Amino acid sequence: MESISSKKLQFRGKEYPCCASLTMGIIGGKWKTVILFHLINEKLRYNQLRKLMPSVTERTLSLQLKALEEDKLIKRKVYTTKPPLKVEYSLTDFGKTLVPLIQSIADWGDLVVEKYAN
Amino acid sequence: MESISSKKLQFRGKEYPCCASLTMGIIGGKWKTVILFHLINEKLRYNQLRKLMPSVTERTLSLQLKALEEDKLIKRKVYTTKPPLKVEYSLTDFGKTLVPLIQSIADWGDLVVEKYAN
DNA sequence: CTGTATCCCATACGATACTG
DNA sequence: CAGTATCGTATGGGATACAG
Repeated sequence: MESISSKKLQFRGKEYPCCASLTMGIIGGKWKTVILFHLINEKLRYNQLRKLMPSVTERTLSLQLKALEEDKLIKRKVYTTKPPLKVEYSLTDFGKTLVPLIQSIADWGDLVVEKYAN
Repeated sequence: MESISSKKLQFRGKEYPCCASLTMGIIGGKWKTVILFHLINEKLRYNQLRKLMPSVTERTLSLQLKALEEDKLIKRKVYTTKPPLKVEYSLTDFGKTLVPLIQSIADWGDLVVEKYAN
C-alpha cells in the first residue's frame, strides 16, 4: 500500500513530482503545443510553420523544434537533392501518442472562446 | 471562407495566436496542472496541498492558487469560525470542464513513465 | 494555519542581424 | 530556404524571513 503519491518520476534525466508535471515539462511552454497541433495532420516545412505561427520568432521556433526533436516527439527530414534546402518536420510514433491530448487541449481552448470569452 | 487560421483569440484580456496556446496560457507553467490534478476528487486546504507537493515553495503555491482563482478555475472558501484559519480550495464549475483534460495530461505522463522511461 | 514581503536567479522568449 | 549569433528583457519561480 502506497502511503502518498510522493514518488519522484523521471524522464530523460529530469525529475518530476507528479505525472501531470512530467507531461507539462515536455509539452509546456508557449509554443510547443502549437507546433505539435499544426503537425497533427501534415508534415510541415520550417517556413510553413512560420506562416502558421506569424508571431513566433525564427530563433524561438528553431529552439522549440530542436527541443521537440530531442524529446523524440518530432522528426526532422532533410532533402538535400538541390540547393534550395528543404526540411520537413513531422510527428514520430511517440509524438503521435500525444495527438489525442493535443487535440483535447485545442478543443478546450475552442470551448472557452465559444462559451466563456469576454 | 477563412483563408488561414490567423484569427487572434482572446481570453481575460490576453491574446493568443491559437486555441492550443490559449489553453496553455491558462493551465501552463510548472504547477497549475499539478494543483488542478490534486483538486479533481477533493477539496483541499493550503497545507494539504503543500504536503502533496513537497517541492513547491509557499510563495509559488500561493501565487499559482491566486492565478487559478482569478481565472475562475478554482474557488477559495474561508472558514472563520475559530482562530486556526481554515481555507478550502476546490474546482469551480468552469474548472470542472478541465477535468478530462487534466486527467489526460496525467495519464500521458503515466504512460511515458511506464513505457518509455529510461 | 494561511499566507506576504523581499530578494535573487535561471530560463524562456523576443528583436535583429547575419550565414551555409 | 533554413536556420545561427548576439544581445536584451520579462517572467516564473526559489530561499528565507516574517505577519494576520
